[in-house]
Amino acid sequence: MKANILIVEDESPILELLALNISQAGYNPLRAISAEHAEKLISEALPDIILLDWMLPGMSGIDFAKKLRSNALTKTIPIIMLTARSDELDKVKGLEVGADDYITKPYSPRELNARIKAVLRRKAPELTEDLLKINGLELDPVSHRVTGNNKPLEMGPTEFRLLHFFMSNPERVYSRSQLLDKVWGSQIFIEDRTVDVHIRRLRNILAQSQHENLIQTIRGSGYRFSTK
Amino acid sequence: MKANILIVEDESPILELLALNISQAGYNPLRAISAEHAEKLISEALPDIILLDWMLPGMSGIDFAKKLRSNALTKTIPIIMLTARSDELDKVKGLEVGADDYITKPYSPRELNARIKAVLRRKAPELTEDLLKINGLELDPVSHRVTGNNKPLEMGPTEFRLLHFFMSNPERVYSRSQLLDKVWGSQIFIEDRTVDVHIRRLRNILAQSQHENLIQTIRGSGYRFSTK
DNA sequence: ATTAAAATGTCATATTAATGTCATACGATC
DNA sequence: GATCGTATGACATTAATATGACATTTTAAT
Repeated sequence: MKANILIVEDESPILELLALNISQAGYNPLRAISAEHAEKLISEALPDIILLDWMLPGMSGIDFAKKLRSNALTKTIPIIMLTARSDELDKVKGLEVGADDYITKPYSPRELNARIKAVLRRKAPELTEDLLKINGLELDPVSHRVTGNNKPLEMGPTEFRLLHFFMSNPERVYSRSQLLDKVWGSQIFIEDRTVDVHIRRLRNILAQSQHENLIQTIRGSGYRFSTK
Repeated sequence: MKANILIVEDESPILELLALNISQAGYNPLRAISAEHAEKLISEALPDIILLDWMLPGMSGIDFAKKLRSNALTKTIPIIMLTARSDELDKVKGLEVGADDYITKPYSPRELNARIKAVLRRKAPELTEDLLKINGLELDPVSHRVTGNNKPLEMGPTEFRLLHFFMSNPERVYSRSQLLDKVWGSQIFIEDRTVDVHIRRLRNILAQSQHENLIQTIRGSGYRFSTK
Protein backbone atom coordinates (compact mmCIF):
# COMPACT_ATOMS: atom_id res chain seq x y z
CA MET A 1 0.00 0.00 0.00
CA LYS A 2 1.57 3.26 -1.14
CA ALA A 3 1.87 6.13 1.27
CA ASN A 4 -0.31 9.12 0.42
CA ILE A 5 1.61 12.34 0.58
CA LEU A 6 -0.28 15.58 0.51
CA ILE A 7 1.66 18.51 -0.95
CA VAL A 8 0.41 21.97 -0.08
CA GLU A 9 2.16 24.51 -2.29
CA ASP A 10 0.77 27.50 -4.15
CA GLU A 11 3.43 27.75 -6.82
CA SER A 12 2.35 25.38 -9.48
CA PRO A 13 5.75 24.48 -10.99
CA ILE A 14 7.18 23.62 -7.62
CA LEU A 15 4.09 21.66 -6.76
CA GLU A 16 4.40 19.60 -9.91
CA LEU A 17 8.08 19.04 -9.39
CA LEU A 18 7.48 17.79 -5.89
CA ALA A 19 4.67 15.57 -7.05
CA LEU A 20 6.87 14.10 -9.73
CA ASN A 21 9.66 13.34 -7.31
CA ILE A 22 7.28 11.80 -4.88
CA SER A 23 5.63 9.54 -7.34
CA GLN A 24 9.01 8.46 -8.67
CA ALA A 25 9.98 7.59 -5.13
CA GLY A 26 7.04 5.23 -5.02
CA TYR A 27 4.55 7.30 -3.11
CA ASN A 28 1.20 8.65 -4.09
CA PRO A 29 1.17 12.47 -4.32
CA LEU A 30 -1.92 14.55 -3.60
CA ARG A 31 -1.88 18.18 -4.69
CA ALA A 32 -3.32 21.18 -2.93
CA ILE A 33 -2.70 24.82 -3.80
CA SER A 34 -3.88 26.29 -0.52
CA ALA A 35 -4.64 25.41 3.06
CA GLU A 36 -8.34 25.51 2.29
CA HIS A 37 -7.91 23.19 -0.63
CA ALA A 38 -5.82 20.89 1.52
CA GLU A 39 -8.53 20.75 4.15
CA LYS A 40 -10.98 19.57 1.61
CA LEU A 41 -8.68 16.76 0.51
CA ILE A 42 -7.97 15.80 4.10
CA SER A 43 -11.65 15.58 4.89
CA GLU A 44 -11.98 13.00 2.14
CA ALA A 45 -9.07 10.83 3.21
CA LEU A 46 -6.31 11.30 5.69
CA PRO A 47 -2.88 11.44 4.06
CA ASP A 48 0.11 9.73 5.64
CA ILE A 49 2.36 12.77 5.44
CA ILE A 50 1.81 16.43 4.67
CA LEU A 51 4.42 18.54 2.89
CA LEU A 52 3.52 22.08 3.78
CA ASP A 53 4.80 25.27 2.25
CA TRP A 54 5.67 27.95 4.71
CA MET A 55 4.25 30.79 2.68
CA LEU A 56 0.76 30.30 1.41
CA PRO A 57 -1.89 32.72 0.19
CA GLY A 58 -4.82 32.83 2.59
CA MET A 59 -4.08 30.80 5.65
CA SER A 60 -0.33 30.59 6.19
CA GLY A 61 1.53 27.33 6.53
CA ILE A 62 2.16 27.93 10.21
CA ASP A 63 -1.44 28.60 10.99
CA PHE A 64 -2.51 25.60 9.01
CA ALA A 65 -0.04 23.41 10.84
CA LYS A 66 -1.39 24.70 14.14
CA LYS A 67 -4.87 23.95 13.04
CA LEU A 68 -3.94 20.44 11.99
CA ARG A 69 -2.31 19.87 15.34
CA SER A 70 -5.31 20.97 17.27
CA ASN A 71 -7.63 18.54 15.56
CA ALA A 72 -7.73 15.07 17.03
CA LEU A 73 -8.06 13.43 13.64
CA THR A 74 -5.11 15.14 12.05
CA LYS A 75 -3.00 15.59 15.15
CA THR A 76 -0.73 12.69 14.44
CA ILE A 77 -0.12 13.23 10.74
CA PRO A 78 3.54 14.05 10.24
CA ILE A 79 4.18 17.45 8.73
CA ILE A 80 7.28 18.38 6.78
CA MET A 81 7.65 22.13 6.32
CA LEU A 82 9.00 23.65 3.12
CA THR A 83 10.78 26.92 3.74
CA ALA A 84 12.36 29.34 1.27
CA ARG A 85 15.38 30.32 3.25
CA SER A 86 16.81 28.27 5.98
CA ASP A 87 17.00 30.79 8.71
CA GLU A 88 17.04 29.33 12.13
CA LEU A 89 14.09 31.36 13.20
CA ASP A 90 11.82 29.56 10.81
CA LYS A 91 13.12 26.26 11.96
CA VAL A 92 12.36 27.02 15.55
CA LYS A 93 8.91 28.29 14.75
CA GLY A 94 8.19 25.31 12.61
CA LEU A 95 9.14 22.90 15.33
CA GLU A 96 7.14 24.85 17.85
CA VAL A 97 4.11 24.51 15.68
CA GLY A 98 4.69 20.81 15.62
CA ALA A 99 6.29 20.16 12.27
CA ASP A 100 8.17 16.89 12.29
CA ASP A 101 10.86 18.08 9.95
CA TYR A 102 11.57 20.83 7.54
CA ILE A 103 13.26 21.27 4.19
CA THR A 104 14.67 24.40 2.61
CA LYS A 105 14.20 25.40 -0.98
CA PRO A 106 15.83 24.79 -3.31
CA TYR A 107 15.62 21.26 -2.05
CA SER A 108 17.31 18.21 -3.43
CA PRO A 109 15.09 15.31 -4.38
CA ARG A 110 17.40 12.97 -2.56
CA GLU A 111 17.10 14.96 0.62
CA LEU A 112 13.37 15.12 0.29
CA ASN A 113 13.11 11.37 -0.08
CA ALA A 114 15.40 10.81 2.82
CA ARG A 115 13.27 13.00 5.04
CA ILE A 116 10.08 11.38 3.94
CA LYS A 117 11.49 7.97 4.59
CA ALA A 118 12.77 8.97 7.98
CA VAL A 119 9.40 10.33 8.98
CA LEU A 120 7.63 7.26 7.66
CA ARG A 121 9.98 4.97 9.54
CA ARG A 122 9.09 6.69 12.71
CA LYS A 123 5.36 6.96 12.24
CA ALA A 124 4.33 4.25 9.81
CA PRO A 125 7.13 1.77 9.24
CA GLU A 126 4.83 -0.51 7.29
CA LEU A 127 4.78 2.03 4.48
CA THR A 128 8.51 1.87 3.91
CA GLU A 129 10.16 -0.70 1.73
CA ASP A 130 12.62 -1.93 4.28
CA LEU A 131 13.56 -5.57 4.38
CA LEU A 132 12.30 -7.07 7.61
CA LYS A 133 14.04 -9.92 9.38
CA ILE A 134 13.02 -11.38 12.67
CA ASN A 135 14.05 -14.73 14.08
CA GLY A 136 14.68 -16.29 10.70
CA LEU A 137 11.49 -14.92 9.26
CA GLU A 138 12.14 -12.56 6.36
CA LEU A 139 9.79 -10.29 4.51
CA ASP A 140 10.93 -8.29 1.51
CA PRO A 141 8.42 -5.62 0.50
CA VAL A 142 10.27 -4.93 -2.73
CA SER A 143 10.24 -8.40 -4.18
CA HIS A 144 7.08 -9.19 -2.24
CA ARG A 145 8.53 -12.38 -0.84
CA VAL A 146 8.46 -14.06 2.52
CA THR A 147 10.78 -16.78 3.69
CA GLY A 148 10.94 -18.68 6.94
CA ASN A 149 14.37 -20.14 7.59
CA ASN A 150 15.06 -19.61 3.89
CA LYS A 151 12.06 -21.65 2.90
CA PRO A 152 9.72 -19.64 0.69
CA LEU A 153 6.30 -19.06 2.20
CA GLU A 154 3.34 -18.50 -0.10
CA MET A 155 0.44 -16.40 1.05
CA GLY A 156 -2.37 -14.24 -0.20
CA PRO A 157 -2.14 -10.45 -0.44
CA THR A 158 -4.06 -9.82 2.73
CA GLU A 159 -1.90 -12.14 4.77
CA PHE A 160 1.15 -10.47 3.28
CA ARG A 161 0.00 -7.01 4.29
CA LEU A 162 -0.96 -8.26 7.70
CA LEU A 163 2.43 -9.83 8.25
CA HIS A 164 4.13 -6.76 6.88
CA PHE A 165 2.28 -4.58 9.31
CA PHE A 166 3.00 -6.85 12.22
CA MET A 167 6.69 -7.16 11.43
CA SER A 168 6.93 -3.39 11.11
CA ASN A 169 5.23 -2.88 14.43
CA PRO A 170 6.27 -5.66 16.73
CA GLU A 171 5.70 -5.86 20.46
CA ARG A 172 2.50 -3.93 20.28
CA VAL A 173 -1.05 -5.08 20.76
CA TYR A 174 -3.54 -4.16 18.06
CA SER A 175 -7.24 -4.55 18.38
CA ARG A 176 -9.19 -6.05 15.53
CA SER A 177 -10.51 -2.64 14.53
CA GLN A 178 -7.06 -1.15 14.53
CA LEU A 179 -5.85 -3.94 12.30
CA LEU A 180 -8.76 -3.42 9.97
CA ASP A 181 -7.89 0.26 9.74
CA LYS A 182 -4.19 -0.28 9.26
CA VAL A 183 -4.18 -3.33 7.04
CA TRP A 184 -7.47 -3.22 5.19
CA GLY A 185 -7.99 0.54 5.15
CA SER A 186 -10.29 2.77 7.10
CA GLN A 187 -13.18 3.16 4.73
CA ILE A 188 -13.94 -0.49 4.44
CA PHE A 189 -16.71 -2.08 6.38
CA ILE A 190 -15.68 -5.55 7.42
CA GLU A 191 -16.55 -7.67 10.42
CA ASP A 192 -14.10 -7.68 13.27
CA ARG A 193 -14.24 -11.45 13.36
CA THR A 194 -12.84 -11.64 9.87
CA VAL A 195 -9.53 -10.61 11.31
CA ASP A 196 -9.49 -13.85 13.28
CA VAL A 197 -9.78 -15.82 10.10
CA HIS A 198 -6.87 -14.07 8.45
CA ILE A 199 -4.81 -14.45 11.58
CA ARG A 200 -5.43 -18.16 11.42
CA ARG A 201 -4.52 -18.29 7.74
CA LEU A 202 -1.33 -16.42 8.43
CA ARG A 203 -0.50 -18.65 11.36
CA ASN A 204 -1.05 -21.73 9.26
CA ILE A 205 1.40 -20.46 6.70
CA LEU A 206 3.96 -19.43 9.26
CA ALA A 207 3.66 -22.86 10.84
CA GLN A 208 5.60 -24.25 7.87
CA SER A 209 8.70 -22.80 9.44
CA GLN A 210 7.60 -22.93 13.06
CA HIS A 211 7.00 -19.20 13.19
CA GLU A 212 3.32 -19.42 14.02
CA ASN A 213 3.68 -18.34 17.62
CA LEU A 214 5.18 -15.03 16.67
CA ILE A 215 1.57 -14.00 16.39
CA GLN A 216 0.07 -14.03 19.81
CA THR A 217 -3.51 -13.68 20.94
CA ILE A 218 -4.16 -11.22 23.72
CA ARG A 219 -7.56 -12.17 24.97
CA GLY A 220 -9.85 -9.22 25.23
CA SER A 221 -7.42 -6.93 23.45
CA GLY A 222 -6.36 -8.25 20.09
CA TYR A 223 -3.16 -9.63 18.60
CA ARG A 224 0.52 -9.00 18.98
CA PHE A 225 3.57 -9.86 16.94
CA SER A 226 6.34 -10.73 19.31
CA THR A 227 9.44 -12.86 19.57
CA LYS A 228 9.09 -13.31 23.29
CA MET B 1 -32.87 -6.93 22.89
CA LYS B 2 -31.32 -4.43 20.52
CA ALA B 3 -30.11 -1.16 21.92
CA ASN B 4 -32.16 1.81 20.77
CA ILE B 5 -30.04 4.61 19.50
CA LEU B 6 -31.62 7.97 18.97
CA ILE B 7 -29.99 10.07 16.29
CA VAL B 8 -30.65 13.78 16.36
CA GLU B 9 -29.40 15.34 13.16
CA ASP B 10 -31.04 17.89 10.91
CA GLU B 11 -29.22 17.03 7.70
CA SER B 12 -31.19 14.24 6.20
CA PRO B 13 -28.42 12.47 4.23
CA ILE B 14 -26.18 12.32 7.26
CA LEU B 15 -29.07 11.14 9.38
CA GLU B 16 -29.81 8.31 6.98
CA LEU B 17 -26.19 7.34 6.72
CA LEU B 18 -25.89 7.16 10.47
CA ALA B 19 -29.09 5.18 10.73
CA LEU B 20 -27.84 2.75 8.13
CA ASN B 21 -24.56 2.20 9.90
CA ILE B 22 -26.26 1.77 13.19
CA SER B 23 -28.73 -0.77 11.98
CA GLN B 24 -25.96 -2.67 10.24
CA ALA B 25 -24.10 -2.74 13.51
CA GLY B 26 -27.06 -4.47 15.06
CA TYR B 27 -28.68 -1.60 16.86
CA ASN B 28 -32.04 -0.03 16.40
CA PRO B 29 -31.84 3.53 15.06
CA LEU B 30 -34.46 6.16 15.90
CA ARG B 31 -34.46 9.32 13.81
CA ALA B 32 -35.08 12.85 14.92
CA ILE B 33 -34.47 15.98 12.89
CA SER B 34 -34.53 18.44 15.76
CA ALA B 35 -34.29 18.65 19.51
CA GLU B 36 -38.03 19.12 19.71
CA HIS B 37 -38.65 16.06 17.60
CA ALA B 38 -36.21 14.12 19.74
CA GLU B 39 -38.04 15.10 22.89
CA LYS B 40 -41.20 13.68 21.54
CA LEU B 41 -39.55 10.36 20.76
CA ILE B 42 -37.89 10.28 24.14
CA SER B 43 -41.19 10.83 25.86
CA GLU B 44 -42.47 7.70 24.14
CA ALA B 45 -39.54 5.50 24.99
CA LEU B 46 -36.15 6.17 26.49
CA PRO B 47 -33.32 5.36 24.10
CA ASP B 48 -30.14 3.68 25.29
CA ILE B 49 -27.84 6.18 23.63
CA ILE B 50 -28.33 9.54 22.01
CA LEU B 51 -26.22 10.67 19.07
CA LEU B 52 -26.56 14.39 19.10
CA ASP B 53 -25.53 16.83 16.41
CA TRP B 54 -23.79 19.88 17.70
CA MET B 55 -25.51 22.28 15.35
CA LEU B 56 -29.25 22.04 15.20
CA PRO B 57 -31.93 24.43 14.02
CA GLY B 58 -34.04 25.62 16.93
CA MET B 59 -32.61 24.35 20.17
CA SER B 60 -28.89 23.72 19.76
CA GLY B 61 -27.25 20.43 20.56
CA ILE B 62 -25.55 21.87 23.61
CA ASP B 63 -28.72 23.25 25.06
CA PHE B 64 -30.52 20.05 24.39
CA ALA B 65 -27.81 18.07 26.11
CA LYS B 66 -28.06 20.38 29.10
CA LYS B 67 -31.77 19.91 29.20
CA LEU B 68 -31.43 16.15 29.05
CA ARG B 69 -28.94 16.26 31.87
CA SER B 70 -31.17 18.29 34.07
CA ASN B 71 -34.06 15.88 33.81
CA ALA B 72 -33.93 12.94 36.20
CA LEU B 73 -35.40 10.58 33.65
CA THR B 74 -32.91 11.33 30.93
CA LYS B 75 -29.96 12.27 33.11
CA THR B 76 -28.24 8.95 32.77
CA ILE B 77 -28.66 8.39 29.04
CA PRO B 78 -25.23 8.46 27.43
CA ILE B 79 -24.81 11.18 24.84
CA ILE B 80 -22.36 11.09 21.98
CA MET B 81 -21.87 14.47 20.37
CA LEU B 82 -21.40 14.84 16.64
CA THR B 83 -19.27 17.84 15.80
CA ALA B 84 -18.32 19.17 12.42
CA ARG B 85 -14.93 20.35 13.43
CA SER B 86 -13.08 18.80 16.28
CA ASP B 87 -11.65 21.86 17.87
CA GLU B 88 -10.67 21.41 21.44
CA LEU B 89 -13.10 24.05 22.55
CA ASP B 90 -16.01 21.99 21.37
CA LYS B 91 -14.70 18.98 23.12
CA VAL B 92 -14.36 20.80 26.37
CA LYS B 93 -17.80 22.34 26.11
CA GLY B 94 -19.30 19.03 25.17
CA LEU B 95 -17.81 17.29 28.12
CA GLU B 96 -18.87 20.10 30.40
CA VAL B 97 -22.40 19.71 29.23
CA GLY B 98 -22.15 16.06 30.05
CA ALA B 99 -21.60 14.35 26.73
CA ASP B 100 -20.03 10.96 27.24
CA ASP B 101 -18.06 11.05 24.06
CA TYR B 102 -17.85 12.95 20.86
CA ILE B 103 -17.18 12.18 17.24
CA THR B 104 -16.04 14.52 14.53
CA LYS B 105 -17.37 14.54 11.02
CA PRO B 106 -16.44 13.05 8.68
CA TYR B 107 -16.62 10.03 10.95
CA SER B 108 -15.69 6.47 10.09
CA PRO B 109 -18.41 3.90 10.61
CA ARG B 110 -16.00 1.75 12.50
CA GLU B 111 -15.10 4.53 14.84
CA LEU B 112 -18.73 5.25 15.46
CA ASN B 113 -19.41 1.64 16.29
CA ALA B 114 -16.43 1.49 18.55
CA ARG B 115 -17.65 4.52 20.45
CA ILE B 116 -21.14 3.21 20.78
CA LYS B 117 -19.83 -0.06 22.02
CA ALA B 118 -17.56 1.66 24.47
CA VAL B 119 -20.30 3.88 25.78
CA LEU B 120 -22.67 0.94 26.07
CA ARG B 121 -20.16 -0.92 28.08
CA ARG B 122 -19.35 2.17 30.05
CA LYS B 123 -15.78 1.23 30.37
CA ALA B 124 -13.56 2.87 32.90
CA PRO B 125 -11.90 6.14 31.94
CA GLU B 126 -9.02 5.44 29.64
CA LEU B 127 -5.73 4.75 31.24
CA THR B 128 -2.53 6.03 29.73
CA GLU B 129 -0.11 4.16 27.55
CA ASP B 130 2.88 4.92 29.70
CA LEU B 131 5.12 2.16 30.92
CA LEU B 132 4.60 1.68 34.63
CA LYS B 133 7.43 0.49 36.84
CA ILE B 134 7.29 0.00 40.57
CA ASN B 135 9.69 -2.04 42.64
CA GLY B 136 10.67 -4.36 39.83
CA LEU B 137 7.10 -4.82 38.72
CA GLU B 138 6.55 -3.56 35.19
CA LEU B 139 3.37 -3.10 33.23
CA ASP B 140 3.49 -2.07 29.59
CA PRO B 141 0.11 -1.04 28.22
CA VAL B 142 1.43 -0.90 24.67
CA SER B 143 2.60 -4.47 24.40
CA HIS B 144 0.15 -5.54 27.06
CA ARG B 145 2.80 -7.22 29.11
CA VAL B 146 3.52 -7.53 32.79
CA THR B 147 6.82 -8.65 34.25
CA GLY B 148 7.95 -9.08 37.82
CA ASN B 149 11.71 -8.89 38.12
CA ASN B 150 11.82 -9.53 34.38
CA LYS B 151 9.82 -12.69 34.69
CA PRO B 152 6.71 -12.57 32.50
CA LEU B 153 3.46 -12.72 34.41
CA GLU B 154 0.36 -14.06 32.71
CA MET B 155 -3.05 -12.85 33.73
CA GLY B 156 -6.59 -12.40 32.47
CA PRO B 157 -7.96 -9.13 31.10
CA THR B 158 -9.68 -8.13 34.32
CA GLU B 159 -6.60 -8.67 36.43
CA PHE B 160 -4.60 -6.70 33.89
CA ARG B 161 -6.97 -3.76 34.05
CA LEU B 162 -7.06 -3.96 37.81
CA LEU B 163 -3.29 -3.92 38.07
CA HIS B 164 -3.07 -1.16 35.50
CA PHE B 165 -5.46 0.91 37.55
CA PHE B 166 -3.64 0.23 40.78
CA MET B 167 -0.23 1.03 39.36
CA SER B 168 -1.59 4.25 37.89
CA ASN B 169 -3.09 5.21 41.23
CA PRO B 170 -0.81 3.94 43.94
CA GLU B 171 -0.88 4.76 47.63
CA ARG B 172 -4.58 5.29 47.68
CA VAL B 173 -7.36 3.23 49.13
CA TYR B 174 -10.25 2.23 46.89
CA SER B 175 -13.44 0.70 48.09
CA ARG B 176 -14.83 -2.30 46.29
CA SER B 177 -17.50 -0.24 44.58
CA GLN B 178 -14.97 2.35 43.49
CA LEU B 179 -12.90 -0.40 41.96
CA LEU B 180 -15.95 -1.81 40.23
CA ASP B 181 -16.64 1.62 38.76
CA LYS B 182 -13.11 2.29 37.68
CA VAL B 183 -12.06 -1.12 36.47
CA TRP B 184 -15.26 -2.81 35.44
CA GLY B 185 -17.35 0.19 34.46
CA SER B 186 -20.16 2.04 36.10
CA GLN B 187 -23.26 0.47 34.62
CA ILE B 188 -22.40 -3.05 35.56
CA PHE B 189 -24.18 -4.97 38.25
CA ILE B 190 -21.65 -7.10 40.03
CA GLU B 191 -21.31 -8.17 43.63
CA ASP B 192 -18.82 -6.26 45.71
CA ARG B 193 -17.39 -9.54 46.92
CA THR B 194 -16.35 -10.40 43.42
CA VAL B 195 -13.64 -7.82 43.75
CA ASP B 196 -12.11 -9.93 46.50
CA VAL B 197 -11.84 -12.83 44.14
CA HIS B 198 -10.05 -10.84 41.50
CA ILE B 199 -7.76 -9.35 44.09
CA ARG B 200 -6.84 -12.85 45.14
CA ARG B 201 -6.24 -13.91 41.56
CA LEU B 202 -4.04 -10.92 41.01
CA ARG B 203 -2.14 -11.56 44.22
CA ASN B 204 -1.58 -15.16 43.25
CA ILE B 205 -0.06 -14.07 39.98
CA LEU B 206 2.07 -11.38 41.56
CA ALA B 207 3.28 -13.93 44.11
CA GLN B 208 5.37 -15.48 41.34
CA SER B 209 7.75 -12.58 41.75
CA GLN B 210 7.09 -11.82 45.41
CA HIS B 211 5.05 -8.76 44.56
CA GLU B 212 1.84 -9.96 46.17
CA ASN B 213 2.02 -7.62 49.12
CA LEU B 214 1.97 -4.56 46.93
CA ILE B 215 -1.76 -5.05 47.11
CA GLN B 216 -2.87 -4.43 50.63
CA THR B 217 -6.16 -5.00 52.32
CA ILE B 218 -7.51 -2.10 54.32
CA ARG B 219 -10.01 -3.71 56.56
CA GLY B 220 -13.33 -1.95 56.41
CA SER B 221 -12.26 0.28 53.52
CA GLY B 222 -11.01 -1.61 50.56
CA TYR B 223 -7.66 -2.17 48.88
CA ARG B 224 -4.56 -0.18 48.24
CA PHE B 225 -1.57 -0.57 45.95
CA SER B 226 1.45 0.51 47.90
CA THR B 227 5.16 -0.11 48.13
CA LYS B 228 5.26 0.56 51.83
C1' DA C 1 -15.04 -13.66 -23.43
C1' DT C 2 -14.67 -17.95 -20.82
C1' DT C 3 -12.88 -20.75 -17.56
C1' DA C 4 -10.11 -22.11 -13.79
C1' DA C 5 -7.77 -20.94 -9.73
C1' DA C 6 -7.03 -18.15 -5.89
C1' DA C 7 -8.49 -15.15 -2.45
C1' DT C 8 -11.81 -13.19 0.49
C1' DG C 9 -15.42 -12.43 3.93
C1' DT C 10 -18.96 -14.55 6.67
C1' DC C 11 -21.18 -17.92 9.22
C1' DA C 12 -21.98 -21.92 12.39
C1' DT C 13 -19.77 -24.60 15.50
C1' DA C 14 -16.07 -26.17 18.60
C1' DT C 15 -12.86 -25.03 21.94
C1' DT C 16 -10.84 -22.64 25.41
C1' DA C 17 -10.34 -19.00 28.81
C1' DA C 18 -12.28 -15.92 31.88
C1' DT C 19 -15.73 -14.48 34.99
C1' DG C 20 -18.90 -14.07 38.84
C1' DT C 21 -21.02 -16.34 42.63
C1' DC C 22 -21.37 -19.18 46.44
C1' DA C 23 -20.14 -21.88 50.56
C1' DT C 24 -16.91 -22.16 53.69
C1' DA C 25 -12.63 -21.11 56.17
C1' DC C 26 -9.92 -17.83 58.34
C1' DG C 27 -8.58 -13.91 61.14
C1' DA C 28 -9.10 -9.66 63.42
C1' DT C 29 -11.58 -6.97 66.77
C1' DC C 30 -14.28 -6.15 70.57
C1' DG D 1 -15.92 -16.65 71.91
C1' DA D 2 -19.12 -13.96 69.08
C1' DT D 3 -19.26 -11.06 65.31
C1' DC D 4 -17.85 -8.97 61.32
C1' DG D 5 -15.06 -8.57 57.35
C1' DT D 6 -11.90 -10.92 54.26
C1' DA D 7 -9.67 -15.02 51.88
C1' DT D 8 -10.08 -19.09 49.39
C1' DG D 9 -11.43 -23.05 46.51
C1' DA D 10 -14.81 -24.98 43.64
C1' DC D 11 -18.01 -24.55 40.08
C1' DA D 12 -21.46 -23.17 36.63
C1' DT D 13 -21.96 -19.83 33.33
C1' DT D 14 -20.57 -16.61 30.05
C1' DA D 15 -17.59 -14.66 26.76
C1' DA D 16 -13.89 -14.73 23.51
C1' DT D 17 -11.29 -17.01 20.19
C1' DA D 18 -10.23 -20.84 16.84
C1' DT D 19 -11.65 -23.52 13.24
C1' DG D 20 -13.80 -25.58 9.12
C1' DA D 21 -16.87 -24.98 5.50
C1' DC D 22 -18.93 -22.30 2.01
C1' DA D 23 -20.57 -18.71 -1.23
C1' DT D 24 -18.89 -14.95 -3.60
C1' DT D 25 -15.58 -12.05 -5.67
C1' DT D 26 -11.07 -11.24 -7.90
C1' DT D 27 -7.48 -12.46 -10.62
C1' DA D 28 -5.06 -14.89 -14.08
C1' DA D 29 -4.87 -17.81 -17.95
C1' DT D 30 -6.56 -19.35 -22.18
